[in-house]
This record gives sequence, structure tokens and C-alpha cells, in this order.
Amino acid sequence: MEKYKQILVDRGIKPTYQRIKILEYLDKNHSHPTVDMIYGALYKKVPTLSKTTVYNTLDIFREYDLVDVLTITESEIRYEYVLQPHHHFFCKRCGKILDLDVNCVYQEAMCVEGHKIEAIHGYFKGICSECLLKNENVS
Amino acid sequence: MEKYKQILVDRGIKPTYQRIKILEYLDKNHSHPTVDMIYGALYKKVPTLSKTTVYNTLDIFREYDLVDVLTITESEIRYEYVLQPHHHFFCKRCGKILDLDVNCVYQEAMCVEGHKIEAIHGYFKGICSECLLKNENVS
DNA sequence: TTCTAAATTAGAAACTATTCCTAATTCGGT
DNA sequence: ACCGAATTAGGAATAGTTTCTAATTTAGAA
Ligand SMILES: [Mn+2]
Ligand SMILES: [Mn+2]
Ligand SMILES: [Zn+2]
Ligand SMILES: [Zn+2]
Repeated sequence: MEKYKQILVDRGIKPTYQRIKILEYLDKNHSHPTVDMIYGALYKKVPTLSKTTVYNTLDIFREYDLVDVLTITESEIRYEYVLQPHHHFFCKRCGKILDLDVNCVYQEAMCVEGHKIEAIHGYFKGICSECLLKNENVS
Repeated sequence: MEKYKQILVDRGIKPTYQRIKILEYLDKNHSHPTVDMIYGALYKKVPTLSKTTVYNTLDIFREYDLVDVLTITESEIRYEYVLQPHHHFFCKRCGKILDLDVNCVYQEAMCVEGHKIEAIHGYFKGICSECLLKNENVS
């Protein structure tokens, strides 16, 4: 609790109970959750929580660069507590989103073809190693 | 018309008028349009066109690998007639989506960290060169 | 501690991209 | 031209997100 409160205070974000809990959830869950996943996990502990508050909080976290936003799937936005920049893998079979440790030449680029770069998203899509193994068992 | 009809026939897709027109639009417009943009441009020429048909058609085109799908923005899906694989730039100021000619080391990779790769999407986000120029004039 | 103004939250309503459903139309082969 | 199958149109439904507003909470002043 105190750790997350401190992070918020340091950034100049008013450390409300809801914000602390959401930040804690993001820090402890690297599943790149959707708003629904965050809400679903927290409303048991914070029964009055509303989905709007989750949206509001994530918007603030974004504004203060506490979270990154992924548009790797087609129907919903996914969030993660911001760490090192990294790329992502999406398994078309089981839906998992995994961090990739690929070294991207452009990660540090300020500029590409005359355009100013502020963020780079590398989305790899296919079948994850786990699902590939399950497949072997089947055949 | 004939050119697009032929493309559809070659793939085994029944070449209806709607499908031909949508394919023609995609081939002549490299703006990575949304469903609404496609519908808005075509319903003048094809007054009975329905948005559902645009969705249906794009789903078929996808299935037959005639179009690629971009999830570069947060609120809608964008489509493009499939060419060489390439990465994209999204301008946060004017909303344009541009093709990038960056050479990605992983473009040919079959496998990354044990996961089978079927597609790679590189989304670069920032301010485009045109918007940067406009900025200079302002200051 | 009590008071007050400003910020935050909750919940419902609105919005919008997409999907679903179904009847009417069109298509291709006979 | 006829028929069964595929496609289309358009309205209804769905779901993620945003907007609105009143109630609550916060933090600082008195
Ligand atoms: Mn990640
Ligand atoms: Mn493109
Ligand atoms: Zn998987
Ligand atoms: Zn621009």
C-alpha cells in the first residue's frame, strides 16, 4: 500500500484508495489486463468501485506516464504498468499476451523518415509455445 | 472493374458488385480506411450498400488474405489491401496513417522465443513530418 | 476540530464500432 | 427461365468506452 501511495505522491497524483489499489493490481499482474479484468479483480475488495473510476484512473495514469496502452487485440484496450519499453506477443489460440525480449533497432530512434517518434509498439501474433505443445499431444 | 473481378475469381471468391467495388476502393486508397470511410465513399455509387456488407466483405477478404487489419488506433479497425509486409506510422496530431519503409529484422522470422509467428505489426506513433513543419510556422 | 472549495467517485445514460438476425435479393448452374 | 444456395440490406442487439451529474471525499484554512 505505502509503496504505491508513494509512487502516486511522487508524481503529483492524489493518492486515493481506488488509485492505490489499481496501481497495486497493475504492478502485481503482468497479464496486460483490460478494464474489465481490473474491475473484476478489484470490486471484491473495493465493493463500491465503479468501472468509470477504473477508466478515469487509467486515463490519469496515462497522462502521467505510469501506464502504457496496448492495442494488440481488435476489441479492447489493454494496460500495463510501465517498465522498460518492450514488444509483445499475442497468442491467437489462448489469447495470452506475453512480453518479448527482442531487441528492436528503432527503440531509441527519435525520428523515422522525418516523423518524430514518441512510441513504438511491436505486436507479434501467432501461436504461443504452450499452445504448440498441446497441439503435439493431439496429433 | 475487370481487374478486380479477376482477382476475386482467382482466389475463389464470388465476384459480386459490392465486393468488386470495395476491393477497387482499397486498391486505389492507401489511407488505411475504417469501415465508415469505405462505406462513406462507396454508398454514393452503390446506394443500396449496407455497412454490414462492408463488414462481411472485409471478413471474407481477411479470410482469403486479401486485406490486412491494423489496430493502430484505439477506437476502430483499419484495413488495407495487402501488399508487401510493412510497418506503420500514426500521427497523433492529424490522425494520418503512413506506410514506413523500415527494415525489420524479425519480418521473416518463423519463430520468436518459441512462439510461432504468423504476423508482425510495427506501429510507430508521434508527429508526422507535415505537422512538424506546420509547428515551425507557428512559433 | 470544523468548515469549505475543489477534486474525485459512483452509477446511470449516452455513444459508437461491431456483430447478430432474418427476410429479400441475387447468383450460378441446370 | 427455374431452383437451391449464397449474399445482401437493414434493423436490433451487444459491448467497450465516454459523458453527465449528484453524492462523497479530500486537503487546506480557520
Ligand atoms: Mn508488456
Ligand atoms: Mn500500410
Ligand atoms: Zn497460446
Ligand atoms: Zn500529422
